[in-house]
Amino acid sequence: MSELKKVELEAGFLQVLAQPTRLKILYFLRDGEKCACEINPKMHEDPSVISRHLVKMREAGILVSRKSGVSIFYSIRQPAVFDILERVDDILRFEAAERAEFAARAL
Amino acid sequence: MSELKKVELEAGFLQVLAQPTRLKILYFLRDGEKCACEINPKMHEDPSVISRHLVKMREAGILVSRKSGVSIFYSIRQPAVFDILERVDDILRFEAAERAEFAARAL
DNA sequence: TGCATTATTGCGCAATGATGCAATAATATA
DNA sequence: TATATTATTGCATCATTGCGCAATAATGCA
Repeated sequence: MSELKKVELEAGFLQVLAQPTRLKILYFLRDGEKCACEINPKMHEDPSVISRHLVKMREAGILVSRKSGVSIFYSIRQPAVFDILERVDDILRFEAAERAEFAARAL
Repeated sequence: MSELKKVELEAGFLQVLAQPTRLKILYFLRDGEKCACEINPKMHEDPSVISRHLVKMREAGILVSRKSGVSIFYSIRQPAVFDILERVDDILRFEAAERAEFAARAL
C-alpha cells in the first residue's frame, strides 16, 4: 500500500529528530530512563505537548516506554541518534568557524 | 539577537535534510556538480520548487553554487551529510528487521 | 467507592512549509 | 536589438506541525 521509498523513509525519520523540544528530551534521557512526570517539569511546555513528542519518538523507534503504576517511563532505544547529532554538531561547528573567519577577513 | 540554542541549531539543520525531494537532489549531486537544468528533469516537480530547495540547502551550507553563463552549478559542500544518512539507514534497517521478526513470531 | 495523580486524546488556532503558476532577472545568441 | 534559455522570486493555496486548554482514561490510595 504505502510503498515508501528510501528518501521518504529517511526524511520521515529525520523529521522526528528535527524539533528542538524533542532533542531536549533526548538529551535529558541520555543519562537513563525517566518518567514523563520527571521530563515535564524540565520542559517549558504543556504536558500534553510533551506527551505527543514522546509518542512520536516512540513510534519512530527512538524511544521505548514502560508502564509502572500511573507512571510511564521512557528511555532511549536507539543510541545511534546521538551519533547523528554528533555529526550535525561537527557540521555546525564547521559552519560557525567559517563564518567567523569570513567576518574576520572583512575587517 | 537570535541567540539560538544548541538544540535549535541542530533541529534547524536536520529540518533542511528532512525532505524527500531535497534528499533526492543530494543523492543526485553525490557523483559531482550538476546545473539546475540537469537536476530539474530528474525531479517530478516544478523548476521553481527545485530552485527553492537548492537555495535552502545552500543557505544551510550543505550545497555551494557556481555561476557559468545562464547556468548555475550546484555541488555538495558537506559530504558529511551522507554519513548522517548512513546512520539513519542503519537505524531504519534495524527497525525493519525488528518488525519482520515480530511478524514472523506472530505466525 | 470516592478522590488524587499521571498521562493521553479531542479540538481548534496560529505558524510554517511545500507546491505551482505567472512574472521577472540575467545571460547568451541570432 | 530582439529573442531564447536558464533560474529565481511574488503570490496564492493547501497540507502539516506545534501548541495549549479541556476532557478523558488508567492507576493507586484513603
